[in-house]
Amino acid sequence: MKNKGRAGRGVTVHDVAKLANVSIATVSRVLNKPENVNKEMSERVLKAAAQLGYTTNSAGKALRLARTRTIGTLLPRLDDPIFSELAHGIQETLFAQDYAGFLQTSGYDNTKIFDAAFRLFNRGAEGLLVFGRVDDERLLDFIAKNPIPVLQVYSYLEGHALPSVGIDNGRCTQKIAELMLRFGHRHVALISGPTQGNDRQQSRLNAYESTMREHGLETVTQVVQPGYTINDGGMAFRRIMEQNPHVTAVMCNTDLLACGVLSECRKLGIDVPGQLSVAGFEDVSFAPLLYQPLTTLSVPAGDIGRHAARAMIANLEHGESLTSMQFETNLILRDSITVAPKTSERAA
Amino acid sequence: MKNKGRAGRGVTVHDVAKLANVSIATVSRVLNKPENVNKEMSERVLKAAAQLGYTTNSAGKALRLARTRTIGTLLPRLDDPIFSELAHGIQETLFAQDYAGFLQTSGYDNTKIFDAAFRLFNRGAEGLLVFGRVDDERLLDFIAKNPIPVLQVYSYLEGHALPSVGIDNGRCTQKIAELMLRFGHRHVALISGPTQGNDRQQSRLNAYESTMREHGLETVTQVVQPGYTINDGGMAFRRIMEQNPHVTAVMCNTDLLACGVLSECRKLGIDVPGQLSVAGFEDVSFAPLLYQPLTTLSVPAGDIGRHAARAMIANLEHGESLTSMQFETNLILRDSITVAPKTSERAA
DNA sequence: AACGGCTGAGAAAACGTTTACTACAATGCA
DNA sequence: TGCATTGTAGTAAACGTTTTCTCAGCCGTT
Repeated sequence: MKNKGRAGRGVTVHDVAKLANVSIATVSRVLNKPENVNKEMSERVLKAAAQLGYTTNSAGKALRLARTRTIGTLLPRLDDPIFSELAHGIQETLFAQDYAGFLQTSGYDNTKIFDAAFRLFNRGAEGLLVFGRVDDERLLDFIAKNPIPVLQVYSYLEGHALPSVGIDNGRCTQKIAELMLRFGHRHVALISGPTQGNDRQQSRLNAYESTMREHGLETVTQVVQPGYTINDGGMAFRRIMEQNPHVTAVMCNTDLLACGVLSECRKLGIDVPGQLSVAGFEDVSFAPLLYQPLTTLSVPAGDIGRHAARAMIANLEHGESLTSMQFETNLILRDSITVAPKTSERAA
Repeated sequence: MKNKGRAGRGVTVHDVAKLANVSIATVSRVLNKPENVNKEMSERVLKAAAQLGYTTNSAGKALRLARTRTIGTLLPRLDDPIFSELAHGIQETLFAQDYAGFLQTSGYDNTKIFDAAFRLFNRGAEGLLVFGRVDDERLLDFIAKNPIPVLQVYSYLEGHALPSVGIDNGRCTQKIAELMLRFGHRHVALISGPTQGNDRQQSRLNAYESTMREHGLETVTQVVQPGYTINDGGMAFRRIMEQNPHVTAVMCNTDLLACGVLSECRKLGIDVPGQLSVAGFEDVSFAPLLYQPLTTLSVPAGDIGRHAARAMIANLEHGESLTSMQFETNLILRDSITVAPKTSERAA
């Protein structure tokens, strides 16, 4: 009847105490507040603990202390540079501060995010870092009812009930769009990933459309379905070429989509940037190495992750409130864009 | 004196029981074994729980059950496609099986790996997935003394005390080397990442050297320091060109290093594959999109991760022992390699 | 009507910690 | 010598669960 769970594993403070001939209180003190205990006794306890291979039981400790030193992170995926760079920044910081980090991927399926968050909470996460905007009603409700700090990361979201740390997606896209316009392009298309439950894609799409409208220009938009893959980008581009052959510039909402466009251009013999200018979003590591080095926008994902983790820990340990913060991005000008070709001016 | 830790948060089974006018045992039963409890009472309890916003306390539960349903993963980094693909496979599987996953990055610094593993263990991880070969003495010792299942992932390691699931790095490199030889290359160089504490790089390096020796050919090896970056690859290649200009083929131990080589070739005006054949290792997503589509070796990292997670869960739940398993890899032939140029034969 | 079995709920113990409180010995001081 | 003070270790309670054991009540059978 003893040792219900994982039998065997079970050397506790009691065992150590017995071997060292002290009380369990002393064992605990030796381990946590050594300054309050006699040196000779301390050594005896330490020796006994080592001999028995004692390791403190996490559940007992967590129960007593009501602390777990654990933070959960929610991401759509992990196998995409932008997520993993952010995650890396988070983990790095947590590790340095003696925290452990849950990482949960829930895909882009919004029905899963609540389950994912709930699970982390249920496993003892003391705070949650959520990628992008929290839209799910159940989750918002849950957060409101439970005193668990939540920070949105990657997107900077003004006016949201929850604090956020990251970039202003709309402003970024506007920067790219204005660059295209400054280069004289008048027929600029956009390829976006699915906007469903993805605030990044939504904001970028909206910013593109409003910028174009502001300048009295037509919009040519392709929203890929269902994925965010290189292939999707290529297919979307092909549709654009079929339906709007006068387009002279293509903006892509991710570098991966831009890869697809470049790859397709190569196949079709379209000269980049001579006939077509292409821009991405993210500045993944290989952007400069593509067939045509890609003009894009660099996002300090690692910095965002580090900052978010630090802020969360400060909140947990010193009650500092979580505040929103906007991160700057940089346009990275490479060879994939240039001035609009003359033919386009004629067409316009 | 009550509510020591995070004040406020603290609706327990007792509160629910009081409101529903039942005992705490009944509350627990309703939540865990609803079939053993009267329907009307069940409803009453559920309503009370919902009204109070009850969520079960993870520490209490873990303490009582001696289970956490949590698995830890140890990786060098996260911001590299090969790691994140693997991690994604693991997380995906854990999520589906109602497990939570710790993810801890410890860099390539071997002194950190013990701390990282120990921390996860101390936070309640029931099993550990460790990337690559476990070399650290302290960690091996710890594993031997504690009944915690550990599985090495990514590398398949024959003869190691711990089970492993992954690829045979040596055999993979041999495949690539033999391909180069079949194409007639006689002066084949290798660019490797740091081998210190990295069994993948070590095995690949060894396999390269032994294959060359077997065929009576010279070896030209560059081990980059300190990193694994694109830049490192380029610099290593430049050194090779300075010291061994007669080399006609370069094998790289990672795709990223190969990127550096390609990029350098472009700068130097070296024709790939006309003057130089280049191969990578990993088949990252953008390998086909580079300036010259890269010949490489595809590693089913996601599959490995999924398999490892499943195996670990099977061990935890049904005591199935962890067994090693080798995964197959595929040579991916793209345009970056071709037959050795004639000039080389003269030189040889 | 008496009895046995069954259903369902409560009481209480246990999981492994940490720590407030208590107790005791040793020391310093008058 | 007597008393206050300090240092150090032990006792016991509490953290929130789950589950065994017990028992009350009910139904059906003889």
